[in-house]
Amino acid sequence: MKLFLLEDDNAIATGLCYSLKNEGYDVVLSQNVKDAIRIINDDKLDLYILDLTLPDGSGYDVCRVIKQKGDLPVIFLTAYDDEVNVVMGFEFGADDYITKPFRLKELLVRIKSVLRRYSNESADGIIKYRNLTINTNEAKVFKDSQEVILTSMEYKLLLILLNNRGKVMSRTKLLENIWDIDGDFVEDNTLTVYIKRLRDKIEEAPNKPVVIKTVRGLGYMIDNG
Amino acid sequence: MKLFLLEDDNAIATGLCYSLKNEGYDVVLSQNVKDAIRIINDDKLDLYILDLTLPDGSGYDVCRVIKQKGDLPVIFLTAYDDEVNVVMGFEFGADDYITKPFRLKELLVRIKSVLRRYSNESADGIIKYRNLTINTNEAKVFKDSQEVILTSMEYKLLLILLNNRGKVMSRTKLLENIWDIDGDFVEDNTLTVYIKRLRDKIEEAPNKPVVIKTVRGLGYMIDNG
DNA sequence: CTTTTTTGTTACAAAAATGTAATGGAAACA
DNA sequence: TGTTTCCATTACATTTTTGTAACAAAAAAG
Repeated sequence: MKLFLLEDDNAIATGLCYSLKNEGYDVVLSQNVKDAIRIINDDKLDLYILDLTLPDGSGYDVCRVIKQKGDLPVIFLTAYDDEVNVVMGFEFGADDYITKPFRLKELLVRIKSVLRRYSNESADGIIKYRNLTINTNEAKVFKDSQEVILTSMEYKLLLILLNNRGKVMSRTKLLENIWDIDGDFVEDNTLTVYIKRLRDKIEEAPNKPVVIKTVRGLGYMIDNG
Repeated sequence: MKLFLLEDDNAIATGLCYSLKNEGYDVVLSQNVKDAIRIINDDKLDLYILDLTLPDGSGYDVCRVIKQKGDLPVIFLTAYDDEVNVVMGFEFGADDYITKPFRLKELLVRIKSVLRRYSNESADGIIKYRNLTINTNEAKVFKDSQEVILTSMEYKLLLILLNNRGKVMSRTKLLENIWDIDGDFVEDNTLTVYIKRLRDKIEEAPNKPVVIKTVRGLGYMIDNG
C-alpha cells in the first residue's frame, strides 16, 4: 500500500515517514502544496494523509484535487480541537480526521480502517459489490438479497477476484490460487468454463457481463465500479 | 453485544449510553467502583469501558477484577495525554485506551476493533483455532499448515461453529443456518453425518474429537480452548 | 439392569460438481 | 479480408457431494 503524506513540519514528517514505512507501507512525502499537486497527478496512491496548514496553501485545496481524480481515501491532520476545520474537512470529502497531537497507534488504526472501508470489505467480513453481497463469515453469496448457491470452486474464484478488485488477475494466477494443490495443475480451459458458470449465477446478463470482465490477453478482473 | 461502562461524569455517561445503545449495543452503566465490581461479578458482559478516576477508587482496580474473571476485553478512558496512565493501562491488561476528550466515532471504531480481536477473527479474515487456520478471504482451511479440502457444506458448518465459539449450537440452529433455503429443511440426521465427515477431515482422532464437541441433548460446539 | 433416547457409523442411490474435449465466435493482426 | 489467437459455449464422462436409511454404540432414564 502506497501512502501520500503532506506535512510541512520536519520533525513530524520524518517521524511519520519512518513509522509508516516500518509498518510496511510505501510513503511518498511532500512538504508543500505545489509539490503535492504534482505528485497527486503523476502517481497512483492508495491513501492521502493531509496536514491542513502549509506554507503555500491549505490541505483543503489538495483534497479537492484528489477528489477530482476519483473517489480516493483522505485523512486530515487537524490542529487540536479545531472543530471548524473538522466540519470543513468532511465537507471537502475527508474520510477521517485526526487531531494533533496524536499517537501513532491511533493514526495506524485510522489508516487501516479507511483502507478497509475503501477495499469495500467492512470490518465484519461483508463484501459488497454492485448487487452482490458476500458474507465471508457464513460463506454465503447474495444477488439482490436473494441467496445464490455457489460450489466451493466458484466461491473461491469469486473471492479471489473480489479481493483483488481493480487488478487484472491472470489466468495463471487464478489457476495457481484455486487449483494448485501441490503443484498439480489443471487445464487452462477449465478456468474459462468456471468463469462462465460463475457468470451464469451472478451476472444479470451472463453474455454481457458487468461484474467479471474479460481483459483480453491478460485475464479477468472485477473493477472498482 | 453487551457493554459495560464505568464513568462517573454524568454528562459523559448519559451521552455515551445513548449513543452506544443507538449503535445497537446493550449498555450497563456504573458510576462508581463498588457497583462496578458487583455488576462484573454478577453479569456476563462482552466488553468493559473503564474511566480511570472515580470517586471511590481507580479503574485499574476494576480492571484487575475483570482480568481475574477471564480474558475479557477492556478499553480505558484516560485523561488527555496522561502517558503514565497509558503505560499503566497496558500493564494492567487493557486492550486499548482512548484519551478524553474523544470523539464518538473514534470510540466506536475502537470498540468494533477490540470486539473483533476477541472474536478471534483478525482484521484480515484469518481465523485460528488450535491447529486449524481458516482463511476466509480465500475460503481455504489448513490443518497444521496442510490444506484440507472441504465441501461447501462442510465449510459453512465449520464457519458457523467457529464464529459462535463457546456457545452450544443447537441442531435446529445449525440446520436453519446451513440448509434453510426457503424454509426447505433436511433430515435431522443429515447434520450428524456432516459433523462426522467434518470431524474426519479436521480432527486428529475423529472418534475422540477435541475441536467439535458434542453437547448431549443440546447440540455441538467449539469451545474457547 | 433394561429401556429409551440420543448420537455415531457405515453404506448407498440420486444429484451435483468437476474437468476435458470439441466447436463456435469475437477481437486483434497482418 | 483472411488468418490467427484468444475466449465463450455446449456437451459429456467421471468423480464427488449430498441426503437418507439402516444399524451400532453410548448415554440417560426408569
